Amino acid sequence: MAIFGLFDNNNFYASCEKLFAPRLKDRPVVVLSNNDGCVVARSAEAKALGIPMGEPWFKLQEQARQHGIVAFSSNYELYADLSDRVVQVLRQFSPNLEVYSIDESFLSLDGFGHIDLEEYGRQIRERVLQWVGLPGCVGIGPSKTLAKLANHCAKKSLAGSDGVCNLLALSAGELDELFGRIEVGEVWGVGRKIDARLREMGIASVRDLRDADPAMIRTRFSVVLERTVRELNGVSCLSLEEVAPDKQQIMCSRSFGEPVYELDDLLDAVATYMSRAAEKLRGQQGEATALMVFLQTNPFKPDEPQYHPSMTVPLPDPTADTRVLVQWAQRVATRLYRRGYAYKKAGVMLSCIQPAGVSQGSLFDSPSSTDAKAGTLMALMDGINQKWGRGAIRLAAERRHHPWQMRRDRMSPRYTTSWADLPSVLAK
DNA sequence: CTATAACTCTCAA
DNA sequence: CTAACGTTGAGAGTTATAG
Repeated sequence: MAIFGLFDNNNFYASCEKLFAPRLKDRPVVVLSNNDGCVVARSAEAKALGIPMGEPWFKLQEQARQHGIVAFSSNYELYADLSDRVVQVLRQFSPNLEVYSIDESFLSLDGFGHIDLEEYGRQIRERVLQWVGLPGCVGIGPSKTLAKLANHCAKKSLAGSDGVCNLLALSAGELDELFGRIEVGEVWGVGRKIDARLREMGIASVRDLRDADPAMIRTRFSVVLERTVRELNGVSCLSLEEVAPDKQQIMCSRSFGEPVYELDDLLDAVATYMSRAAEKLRGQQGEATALMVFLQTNPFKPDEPQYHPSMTVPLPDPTADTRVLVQWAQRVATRLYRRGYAYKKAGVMLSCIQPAGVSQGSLFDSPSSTDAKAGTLMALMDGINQKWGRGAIRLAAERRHHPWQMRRDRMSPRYTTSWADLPSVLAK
């Protein structure tokens, strides 16, 4: 039988910020989305105050003042670096590990059945806490879905668990009782919509869903939810994916710090986003054969004229050349642009991605060294940017100071990845 | 008509 | 001081279109 462990950090972003601001230890802390828009992470104290996930920060001003809530802009460099450290520690506990997200990893515990898994889970928590400084919980079960659920129990201290929950140790009766108390919406894969539909059918608890007829679930819902039902019954349908497959599409989009009216500024933003997307594309040795550009006005201002155009274009040849991709993206953006709208967001997407170098050469081009030179140039740019920081070398189409740049007024220093940020720390 | 492409919906972190 | 509401990706299912 398969055994999965799921390690999940508690309030990950908020915990990262607290780690470097000990004076905030018992204070409510939230971390905001890009552009300092919405709350995307809350410390335990912030949750206790009833701060909802996803709430726009500007709506919380009053409450924030009252309770002294401290808000941070998201500092992805810091979180990514701490995440890597957590994974390094986790690898000591299992050779087979899937990094599922920035704060979650599945561990294969196949063959660990003879040891005290709960004790093992406690060791994992303690070592991550001691070596990295971040709290987390461990869930253990015979399928990924059950490991997820166990992790939920661990976080909520259900079934007598305290940070670690091993469902394999529970009797059938105990599982019935436990699953009867958990809402069906807590199950991995059951979102808002499916939750509502299940409830209409009288399936309200995890236990109800576990005991539902898989064939019926498949007809009324989908093969995906059928798998979930089987997984809840301890039949592992989702395997550990140790190596992340290459992306099939690569996207880069941002909301603007302030509305943009001029084509020039839009082109500037589109160039910047496409450069990022192209870097990611080269990061997986890929080439794209199609690209999409979209623009958006602010949907939260229904009184203003709305315009959400997008266009996909096929590329004549597969490429990962920033210059080529930016040119196309700007051409498309120019086509989409209409004067008089207040644009709030733009984005680009690369698709039809294939491994570099496999493409059929064009019938009419004589084979040339142009492609090879472009590849060398791009590798050089990537190397320089890796060494000196993103944007150290870039196309002239990406200007330096952007009126549209996203707001990040509350960012903490990049304590672990940037020497340049340290003086501001020492100065305090 | 079928096969494929394009689009929509849902979910997750 | 103002005004202020995320990003990225996958997969399945449905609808539109081409041949």
